[in-house]
Amino acid sequence: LNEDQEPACPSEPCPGAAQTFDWMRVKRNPPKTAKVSEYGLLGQTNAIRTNFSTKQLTELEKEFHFNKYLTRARRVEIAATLELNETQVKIWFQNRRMKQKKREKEGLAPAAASRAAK
Amino acid sequence: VMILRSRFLDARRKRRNFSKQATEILNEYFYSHLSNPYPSEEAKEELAKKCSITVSQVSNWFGNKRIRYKKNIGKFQEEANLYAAKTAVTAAHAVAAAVQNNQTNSP
DNA sequence: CTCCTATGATTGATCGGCCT
DNA sequence: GAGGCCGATCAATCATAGGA
Repeated sequence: LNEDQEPACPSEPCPGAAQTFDWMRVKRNPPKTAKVSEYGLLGQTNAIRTNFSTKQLTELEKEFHFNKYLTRARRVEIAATLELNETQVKIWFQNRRMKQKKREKEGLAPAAASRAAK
Repeated sequence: VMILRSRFLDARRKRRNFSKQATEILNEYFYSHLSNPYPSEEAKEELAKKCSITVSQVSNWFGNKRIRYKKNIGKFQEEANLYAAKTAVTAAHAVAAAVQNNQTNSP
């Protein structure tokens, strides 16, 4: 096979010539979920991950136990109470559901695995 | 900021490195699919079985590997060449199969 | 033992696809 | 046509394991 690459490999098989594939160029857009309207610090577009406080996480966790899914009204309420935007609350629940799902899955696999191993 | 970094002793994060053999298998797959190192769910399950780890751990491994690889490609060059040579045959077969399949299907 | 790098896991947030 | 959810992934970070 012939592939046009730049590496100047005089006379060597040189199988894995490093090449930059598309997946290596992938760049995610910076988080838009931010509260810009605070002080006069605009321009400082929050391009960072929000760190939820223990209190916020506790409340979210408590709410999740009550309801796995949020209604618009509840979301607004929680967002206001915890000083987060609705998007952050929404995303938190989404991630939380996935996390739960993952845990349930991992919690059952071992059982099946042990039976199969036996 | 004494900040609430209090992830109070996450007992969960009692990490343990994978066996040398498991890492070997994962790396072989990674470098033999360097053009698209995204194993399917089935492939992950197979790798998980071979490595004696969970599918999630396989996902974590690939996630970390991809990010860290592209962050500093040069740092992995040596490793890349090592595994590339080792899996050259497999890669060739894949390409051959792809080419053949491509020729077979040409309406 | 100390220091530093490698590495597995966690998680807020993004991307693409699908559905209502 | 906007908005929510899912599944996968990203990207930054945490905390530990392992080597010099």
